[in-house]
Amino acid sequence: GNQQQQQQQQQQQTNSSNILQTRYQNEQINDKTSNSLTSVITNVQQQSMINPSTTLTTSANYRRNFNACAKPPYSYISLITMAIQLSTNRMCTLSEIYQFIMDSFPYYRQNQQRWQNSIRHSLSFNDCFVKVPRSPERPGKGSYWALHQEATNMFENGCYLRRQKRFKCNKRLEHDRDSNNNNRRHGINNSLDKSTTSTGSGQRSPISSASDKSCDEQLLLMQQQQQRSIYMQQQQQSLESPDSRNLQVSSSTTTNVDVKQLKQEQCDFNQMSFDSHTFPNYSPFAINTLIMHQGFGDNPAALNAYYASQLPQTAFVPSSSSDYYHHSTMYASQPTTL
DNA sequence: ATTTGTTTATGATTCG
DNA sequence: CGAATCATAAACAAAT
Ligand SMILES: [Mg+2]
Repeated sequence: GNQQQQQQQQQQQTNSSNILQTRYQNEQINDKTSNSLTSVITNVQQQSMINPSTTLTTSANYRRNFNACAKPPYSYISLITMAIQLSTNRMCTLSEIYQFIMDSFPYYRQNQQRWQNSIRHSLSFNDCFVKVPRSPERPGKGSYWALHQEATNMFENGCYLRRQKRFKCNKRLEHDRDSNNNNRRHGINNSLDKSTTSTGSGQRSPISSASDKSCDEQLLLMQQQQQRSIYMQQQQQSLESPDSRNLQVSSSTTTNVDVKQLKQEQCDFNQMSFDSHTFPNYSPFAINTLIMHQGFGDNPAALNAYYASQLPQTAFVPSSSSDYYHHSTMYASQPTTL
C-alpha cells in the first residue's frame, strides 16, 4: 500500500516536467443548492467505496466524516503551499499545482473549472505567492510559482483553513495592498486611493522583488534556504496510524463536543501550552495537525500530503451553499446524527 | 483557441 | 457591528 503510493508519487514528480499526467473525469456536479444535509447523507452512504483498506473505521472518527469525496479541510492557500513545498525545486507551474491537488484530493477531480479559477485568483491575489520567470532552457506556458521568501510559518499551529492573519508583503508601506481591499462595500470609501494605476493585467506588483530574479538564481536560493528532506520515505515507516490515539471524548448521543476541552486534551497530550490566541476558538485543524505532527516532525506540508494520500475520504462537512466550512458543524459527532 | 494571470465584486464566516 | 479572511463568479488581457 505505502510502497505503491510512494512509487506513484515519485513517478508523478519525475514526470511533472513531462506531458504525462493523470487525467481525471472532471464530472460536473451540481450540489451547490442542496448542500447541507442531503449531500452529507448520500456521501456517507458511499463511504466504503473509495478506500476500503483504511484502518481507522472504528475508533476516533467521532468528529470526522468519512465522505469519499468531501472537501478537504484545507484552504486554497494551504493546498497551493503544499504543492509548492513538496515540489522538487519548491516551485510549480500552474498545471502542476492543479495536478498535485487532483492527485492528492479526489474531491478536486470534479468541477475543475470552478476551483481552478479560484486557484488562479489565489495565486495572483495573495502576496505570499510570487511568480518566478522561466529560464530559456525550459520554455513553456506560464511562469513558475513560488512562496515569497518571508512567507514562512503561514500555518503555524495548524490553522490550515482560516488564519488569524494572512501574509502581507509590506516591504514598503507605500500603497498597501489591503487598502485596496478595505474600503470596499458599505460605501465607506473616502476615495482615498482610487488610483489603482489601472494598467489592468499587465501590471506587475512593484513589491515583489523575488519575481525579478532569474529562475536559476531563485532556485539556488531556495535550495540553500531549506534543503528538502525525503520525509515521504523516512516518515512513513515511523508513522503509526494518525488516529491510533483513540481519543475518546463525549462519544455517544451528544451532538456537541466541548471544543475547548478537546483542545485542552490535545495540548496536554502533546505537552503544549494551550494558547487560545493561536488556536482560534473553533478551529479543528489545530487538533488534526497536532495529531499529524506526531509522526511527521516539522514539515506539515509533507505530512498533510501523506495524510491526504492515506485518508482521501477524510474531511468535514460544509455547512451552507458556499463551500465554506462552518466550524461548529465540524465537530458534529457523525453526519448521520445531524 | 486555450491556458495563464489580474482584477473586481460579493457572499459567508469568524473574531474582537 | 465592523474588519479580516476565505470562496466563488466573472470580466478581461496576455501569452502560448
Ligand atoms: Mg501573488
